[in-house]
Amino acid sequence: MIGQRVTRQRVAIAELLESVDEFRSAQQIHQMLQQRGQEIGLATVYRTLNAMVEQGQLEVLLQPTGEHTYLRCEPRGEHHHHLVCRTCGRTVDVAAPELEQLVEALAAQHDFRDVEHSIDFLGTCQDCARA
Amino acid sequence: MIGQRVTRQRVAIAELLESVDEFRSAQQIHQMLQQRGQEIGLATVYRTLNAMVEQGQLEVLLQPTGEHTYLRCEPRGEHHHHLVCRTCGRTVDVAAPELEQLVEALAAQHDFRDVEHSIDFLGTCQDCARA
DNA sequence: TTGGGTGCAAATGATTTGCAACATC
DNA sequence: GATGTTGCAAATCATTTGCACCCAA
Repeated sequence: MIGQRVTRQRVAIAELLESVDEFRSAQQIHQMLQQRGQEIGLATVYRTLNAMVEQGQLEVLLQPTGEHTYLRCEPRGEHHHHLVCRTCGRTVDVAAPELEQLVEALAAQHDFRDVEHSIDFLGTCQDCARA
Repeated sequence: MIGQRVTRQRVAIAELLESVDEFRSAQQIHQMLQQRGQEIGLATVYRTLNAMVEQGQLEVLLQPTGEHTYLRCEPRGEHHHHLVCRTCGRTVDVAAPELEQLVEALAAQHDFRDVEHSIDFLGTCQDCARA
């Protein structure tokens, strides 16, 4: 659960996120909620999104502009990366054990510890390439 | 060259960046310049930094806060990644051909084209781990 | 001379926060 | 009824931009 209390706004945000498969910004999410007739303050959207990230329910992707975008974590919750389409925003999960091993090895080579990485790729998906 | 004209402020910024080995924000760079007695407007720092990035003289790293940080490109200019120390900011260049191949393969597997990636790792360097 | 460059202050945009009103448990 | 939540507006923060003035070429 998000916090302690189940409110109309948290339910609305959680439900909306269930149906979204692309990384979206807080502003976009707020806007989508309004279009669905859900009146929710922007501040509440930010607060809820942050809480969900802290509880591992959402992943964050930083856009080149510095804007934060969010996507629900896959239920399986395994460590993985994303292929994001620069045109339509479609996101594909990618699990690559070799990649993890490589990162480990590189870090060790340079005596770095507790290395984190959040690797995401930006490309053009098949559908958008055709268009 | 940065633009067309060589000004006191551009020289100061370029010289400062020569001596820096960690990713630094525009604000930090501005502050460092002031401490060196260089009076330069913040706006000019931003404008110059952006111009240098566009001309491939600097690399950009987005901090988790969404803040942009800059570091001069290695002269060799080859594609590579960074290991950044979360404590001291020290940055180590890492070239990993295997990593590039892996990325290519993953993208192809999912029919994504023109895939870009900017992979940076955050860890604790040997010196900071000891302290 | 002259157009690019600079500084400053105002404008932007995203995100956070203070606080009183409010709803859930 | 107590405490966590919300909404709104104000406050932050990083970054950009308008514009009059300035300087390198």
